[in-house]
Amino acid sequence: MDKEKREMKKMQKAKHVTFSKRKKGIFKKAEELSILCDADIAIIIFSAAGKLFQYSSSSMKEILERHSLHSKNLEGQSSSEWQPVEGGEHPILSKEVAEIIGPLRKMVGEALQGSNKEELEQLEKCLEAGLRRLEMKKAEKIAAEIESLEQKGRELMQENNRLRQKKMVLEMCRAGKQIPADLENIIRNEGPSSESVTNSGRLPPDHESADTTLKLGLNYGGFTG
Amino acid sequence: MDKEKREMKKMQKAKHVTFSKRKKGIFKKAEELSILCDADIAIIIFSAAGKLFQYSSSSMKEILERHSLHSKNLEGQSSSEWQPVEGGEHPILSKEVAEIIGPLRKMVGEALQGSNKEELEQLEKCLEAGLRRLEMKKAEKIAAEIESLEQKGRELMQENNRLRQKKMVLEMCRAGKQIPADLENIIRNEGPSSESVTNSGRLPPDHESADTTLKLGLNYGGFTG
DNA sequence: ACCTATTGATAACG
DNA sequence: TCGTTATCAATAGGT
Repeated sequence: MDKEKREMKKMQKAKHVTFSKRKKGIFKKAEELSILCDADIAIIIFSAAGKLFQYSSSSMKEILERHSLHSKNLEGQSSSEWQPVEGGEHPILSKEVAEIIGPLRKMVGEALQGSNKEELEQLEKCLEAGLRRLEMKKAEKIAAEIESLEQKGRELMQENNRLRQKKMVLEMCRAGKQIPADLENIIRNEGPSSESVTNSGRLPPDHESADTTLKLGLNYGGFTG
Repeated sequence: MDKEKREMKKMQKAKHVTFSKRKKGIFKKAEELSILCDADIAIIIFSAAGKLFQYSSSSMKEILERHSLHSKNLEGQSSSEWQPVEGGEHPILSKEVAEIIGPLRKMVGEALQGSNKEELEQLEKCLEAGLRRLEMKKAEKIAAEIESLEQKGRELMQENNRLRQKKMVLEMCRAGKQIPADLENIIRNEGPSSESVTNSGRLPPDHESADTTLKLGLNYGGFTG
């Protein structure tokens, strides 16, 4: 019946109006609170269609940075560990694809009721946004993995170079030569090269490791877009 | 006057109470909106004292990630203004995402003519397949890159272990001890340490390197499917 | 977009 | 922080 279709449209329009009104209301309340109580507020709203609305009493960017500062305290960093970032993520496809396909089914179902141009275009936009989110998530994970691998590579290279130096010195020793006093520290120094070891001109600066580090610093931009 | 002091305290308390109540009110409104209109909402509030309060209808982290995606292309938000941010209409799509979105538009266009159930379901299936293909392609690339990095890591580690062993032997030499004949080859041997070195009780077994080498044999199957 | 009835938010106080 | 209440703003529904 046309009657039913009209009813559906009415309902959807009402829903949209409600969203709009209430969103406006919340933003207003936020503005009031920020002025009345001298607070800093940021609000991010994604509508059901995936559209972004936002309010911020000052700079959104600043507030988000401040927020990440506060929330970063709970994160632990296990550097120098060779473990992959996520222990076991077997179905790399399923989880995130499901996040898109699930809502997709729902939306297709809804679109079947009153399939008009607006709804289909909405669907399209939503999918686009979903894909982008998926891309983003993946890119982040992979960037983390690769960063971890690169870091480890750098550390290994440094270690390697230290060992090479020690080896050289020790081989000199074995050959019966005198070890210059200012090279002794190279042998004794076991810790990671956190602080700059003063190579007073006699040993060449670690060009090799620098070069290798550069080689390891590959450009992975191709994966992010 | 005591009168004034008491007034001040009263005012401050009232202000604090107001902040608390209104914050609660906004969070409530946000929850209502998220449920009523199926929206995704995040609110971040810093009180005048700098304390952080936050609400999110789902995962704060996810919402912020999603937001950063949208706002990546839009800069210069005027503060104290709320305006709909046009969700990424024409930002850079990765090549592969474009490969999906393009046909999607076409299909949506077609579906607009005779929008029936079958066509929409077809659309859905096509998208699902497209997503999986995209995942596959990406996974392949990434697996190759990571394999390359891993290989590099393994090589570095092997080199590292050889250097460690040499270092140990050379340090013994430097300490004036006799070098057992069966360890001489370690110093001369420049190739990979293929065979197990018998540490006849005198040298501690290189547990560290062995362990690290094992850690290098990571399982990245997650990226290949 | 505007109007109105009604509900819900909140300021003031304890 | 919580409970109560008078007041007034937010909003649903209709035009």
